[in-house]
Amino acid sequence: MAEKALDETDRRIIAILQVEGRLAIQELAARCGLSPSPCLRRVRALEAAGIITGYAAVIDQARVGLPVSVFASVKLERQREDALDRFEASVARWPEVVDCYLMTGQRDYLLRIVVRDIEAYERFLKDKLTRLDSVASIESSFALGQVKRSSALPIA
Amino acid sequence: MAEKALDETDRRIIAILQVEGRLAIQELAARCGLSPSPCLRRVRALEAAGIITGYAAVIDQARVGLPVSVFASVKLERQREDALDRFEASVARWPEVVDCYLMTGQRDYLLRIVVRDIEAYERFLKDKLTRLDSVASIESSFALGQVKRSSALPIA
DNA sequence: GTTGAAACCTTAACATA
DNA sequence: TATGTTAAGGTTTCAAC
Repeated sequence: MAEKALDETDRRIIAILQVEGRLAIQELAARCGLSPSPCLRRVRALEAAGIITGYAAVIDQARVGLPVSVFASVKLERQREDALDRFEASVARWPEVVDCYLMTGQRDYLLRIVVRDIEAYERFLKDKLTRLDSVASIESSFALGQVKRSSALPIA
Repeated sequence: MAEKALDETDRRIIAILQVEGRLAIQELAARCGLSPSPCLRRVRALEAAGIITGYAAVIDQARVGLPVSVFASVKLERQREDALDRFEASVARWPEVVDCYLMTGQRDYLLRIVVRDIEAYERFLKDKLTRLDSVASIESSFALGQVKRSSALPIA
């Protein structure tokens, strides 16, 4: 989790690539006032440092038949000491779970689950989430729509 | 929000590009059992159809000095009819708000706000969110860490 | 879906500050 | 430590089939 010193140019590169991840290095270089070589070297360095962890096509959930996001707030039982690791391993394995955050307040996780419809969510609950015996409680909230999903962190 | 008919190859392309968004078309084509031309045409068609909405470098929040995610559950006042639009417009403008979902149960939004530290969050609350007079209540939950943030929807 | 050719991009070596 | 220039090799793109 170390934080590396980033200069203006690095931040510029990140800001641009967060929004235009497939931009050619030449064009990226031009927009940063660099020639392509140092620009490419910086991008590779950012990748190597684990700051840029990858590149992703951004997909419209609804248009691929997955309009429903469900937020599940999950509380784990206090008794089981290895429960957190096992819970996290399961979550990592389940493709429906798109985001998972460990929250303050002891054993709480917030998940975002992406599914085709409510029925698919019920199946996910029944076949997967409630099967973990470390789970003490689950509270589900349904999203009607995505108002904003930014690929850009507020770097600047 | 129309859903277009996607064949196996389209889904394959999406699945790959969600994880390797900068993959060369040649390589993508090879993995889909296509030659580059039709593969590129399909990618362009997915972009034109609004299924692929863009490409993004995936950034490690913590390593760029933004370790804190806050989930804010916001309830709007019932009286103001134009409140939703104005709220959504504000949210779109604020870079700290990275995700925003409209939730079931009348006037509820769930926001994810990304900041440097708790102080920055307090500043966001004080200077921005609580300034909107349509906001009836805000409940904040803090994330200690990201267990999973997948760039891949469960397409398959 | 295929081929092929032109245009364009990436990248490493080496020079420079 | 950082960038700039060059040139070879690879990739993208599009028209014609």
